Amino acid sequence: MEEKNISTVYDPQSVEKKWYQFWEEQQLFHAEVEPDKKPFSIVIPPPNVTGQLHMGHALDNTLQDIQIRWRRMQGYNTLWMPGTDHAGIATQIKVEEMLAQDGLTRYDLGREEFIKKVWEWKHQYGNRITSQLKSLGASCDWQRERFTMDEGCSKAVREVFVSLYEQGLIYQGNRITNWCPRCNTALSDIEVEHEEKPGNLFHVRYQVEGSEEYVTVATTRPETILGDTGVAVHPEDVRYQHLIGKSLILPIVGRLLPIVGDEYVDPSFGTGAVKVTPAHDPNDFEMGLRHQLSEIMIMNPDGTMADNAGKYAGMDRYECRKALVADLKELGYLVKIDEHAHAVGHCQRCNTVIEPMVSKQWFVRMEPLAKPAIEAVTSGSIQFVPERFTKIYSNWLENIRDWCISRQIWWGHRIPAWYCGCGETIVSRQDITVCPKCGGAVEQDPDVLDTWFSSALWPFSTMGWPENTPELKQFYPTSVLVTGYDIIFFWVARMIMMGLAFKQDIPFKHVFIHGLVRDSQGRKMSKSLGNGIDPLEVIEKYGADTLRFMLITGNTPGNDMRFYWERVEASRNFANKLWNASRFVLMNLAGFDPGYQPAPEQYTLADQWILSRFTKTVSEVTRNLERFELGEAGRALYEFIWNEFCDWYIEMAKSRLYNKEDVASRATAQFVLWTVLQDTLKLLHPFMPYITEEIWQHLPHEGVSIMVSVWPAERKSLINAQAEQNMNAIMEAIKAIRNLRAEVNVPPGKKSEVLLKIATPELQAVFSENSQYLRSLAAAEPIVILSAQAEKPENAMTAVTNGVEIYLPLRGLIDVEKETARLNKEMDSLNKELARISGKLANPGFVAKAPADVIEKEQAKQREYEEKRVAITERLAYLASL
RNA sequence: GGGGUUAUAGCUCAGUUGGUUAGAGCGCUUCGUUGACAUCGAAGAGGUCUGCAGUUCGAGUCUGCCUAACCCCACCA
Repeated sequence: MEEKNISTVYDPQSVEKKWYQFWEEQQLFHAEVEPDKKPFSIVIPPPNVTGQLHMGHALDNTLQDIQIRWRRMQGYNTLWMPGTDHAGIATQIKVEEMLAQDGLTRYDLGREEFIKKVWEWKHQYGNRITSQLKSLGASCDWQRERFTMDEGCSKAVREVFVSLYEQGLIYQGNRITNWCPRCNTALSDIEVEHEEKPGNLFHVRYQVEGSEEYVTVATTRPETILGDTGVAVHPEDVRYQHLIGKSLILPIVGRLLPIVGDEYVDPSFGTGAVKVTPAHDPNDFEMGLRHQLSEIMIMNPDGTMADNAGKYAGMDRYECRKALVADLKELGYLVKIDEHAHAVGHCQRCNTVIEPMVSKQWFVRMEPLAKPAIEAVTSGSIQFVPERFTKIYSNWLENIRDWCISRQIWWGHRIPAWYCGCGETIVSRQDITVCPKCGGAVEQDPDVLDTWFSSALWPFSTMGWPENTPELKQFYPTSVLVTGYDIIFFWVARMIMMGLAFKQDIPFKHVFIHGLVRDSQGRKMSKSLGNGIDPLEVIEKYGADTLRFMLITGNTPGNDMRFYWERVEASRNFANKLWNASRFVLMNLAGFDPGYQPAPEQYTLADQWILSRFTKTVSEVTRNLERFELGEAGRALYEFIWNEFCDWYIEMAKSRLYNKEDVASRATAQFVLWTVLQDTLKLLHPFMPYITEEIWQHLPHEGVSIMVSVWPAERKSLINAQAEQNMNAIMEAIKAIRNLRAEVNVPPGKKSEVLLKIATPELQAVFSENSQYLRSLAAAEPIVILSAQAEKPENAMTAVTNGVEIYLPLRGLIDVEKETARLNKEMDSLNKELARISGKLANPGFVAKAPADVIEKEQAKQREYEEKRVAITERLAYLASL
């Protein structure tokens, strides 16, 4: 910072790039394994390679960077492992969209060519998100950057898959799964989003074979009638009991459907009779198994009707629904159509309505993995912050179902299973070409793994597992995982399961959960609403520091927050305030010797006060960082910097700085300004890395960067309760004088006489020694200090603070009416307070049970207020006598 | 059907081992270009902390219930 011609407005544009580059060049982000040092490590939640930085990333990574920078300054060997996720379906969709512009599909290219295209795409655009993270200020160890499909991660994936298979925890089976007709792939249960939508309940009657009797069933998806292979009723339902064992004739199709009794059926819902379509409904699938009903697939993977659908074959599923209902109606089978709201599953990626379908897929048996994962959290080895997420997590794991991990897409980790014509299936760590059993040619399973399979291994795959690397030794388990509550199931739970299964240890000690950043109306930011705010736009206009500070203040762990430009501006103003305070210090550091150490007696009251306040701020910031209350830590810094350092200390230091005669006093003021500013910058650095570096670099100091300076220690010896109390008395008096002056419209520049009637000699001394502050900050001139016994001045405005009566004499007559009203108002609130306190002190229970210091505090307050009341009462009497 | 979160000043939010005259930012009112800052300074107005009950000497803070909003989970056709 140049001392001259420096802008009064902080310009982030001109400094941010410079310092990020500097940090990278100095390799300050890089962590080497140093077994003797205490580790602190975080693995980044890998953003999708296709991704663009959004507010959620900005928040998530700010929270991580704050902890990383703080721990680094505390001397930990600090690793922030960065990387990106290959994001199977999302990326594939992106590249397919690109192909579609040329009128091509992935099938036109073929698998190999397509994958090549995706890699090309990755190389071209995959760095976008990481460069955006850099502009946020993220101090990741970029030399270690990983990708879920790089060689090492792929090796880990292969090892885990084969190992789980060998343990019998991965199996292949024909099961009913969620199928997305648009993505043309199976999905896991949690990739399906349920949305309650108004729909219809169609009642259709089926004739009993060889009888005129009918049974009416209800369905929300009439097209599945074509796949019915049975009808179920409750075994004890007297309405239908006699029919169990008989058959119904399926309308239009004519197929005979056995009537079975099954406890699953709720007799009180609908008609009490349920059509069973084992191939297209998960419950029906189970019932089908119990009663050996056949599975008839009537739909194709793309959502059109299959050949089994007879005359409806080839129709789209909804077209078929319409046509079939029309036919049923015409033929007299349709009984009625009710309105019926029900939850419809949608594909998380493309929002297409999911079809439950039977297909051959790979699954992970979850129960054996889930048990230890629950234990790790309930035992406290892993702690969620906030704690309430523990319950959400455990509930999910307790009811977990097997995880469908195969996807019928091309971009991802290909399943390491090979099939031979001889019927052999080989799951192998190495790629194979021939069958070990018959020597015949084998073909690899065409499917790839769910993206979250590789993400689950991220904490150890990025550190070189399955090798036993020094990185794993030092940095695993990681210290904390920072993420949003929306991916606890997708990612957090699975990492814990895999960590315990393959590293025999938890992947992280804390899970720090944050909420969503919403728009100013509380809506989710989304592309379709167009209400998203681009963090890069904020960074461009206001700087990364401002964005970071805005994101972490005014929001508490685990809760959502709203984005307001007004709040961005408030943060910007704070940065600017700091900038100008620093400019002031630098402008007044001329001639200062950083080696200067003031003798203790040279410290003024203001010096002692600010050093004491600063020390408490160190404790507060550190304590809150430890508790993951980053917002509270930020707030403490904001208040210290603005309300104490700027509003008071700098103002009080001015007279000493401008007086070049008193060399020692000036040097002491410089020393205190310098040391407090420098250490405050350190405390603020994790939150606002750029501006603090920029300012720090202009201050005299040792070391290359504030980034690797030492976190301020809590120097308890600097805490000075007496100085704080005395300083408070001075500040109270200043505020009271300003108030009186404002009350009677004394022009700001005009000096006015002030008389202070002070109760004790000690306090009298404090005020006479520090009267210059009243002069400079309250324009009090002259100041007359009166003893407790002195006569009260006449014709003056009155205020009473703790132990001090303040009189502002007026040249003309005071406005008796106005002044009386003002003092009466003051008296009212005083009386109310006193009533409350004396009520409390008169309460035997309070005196008997409250802790001594609380009682003392109340008593002191009572004395203080009583004194005030006496002074004001006297004043009111005087006013009345006029 | 289960589970959770939130309810504090006009707006957005802090307030974490129960004891302050309940705070901040923005907005509002009145002043203010004195050598850091108008992205600023000074003074001020504004709250029965959703409601009810309980525990306690003492509740914004703990417990229960009510109301309202939001969210997650769940295979009722």
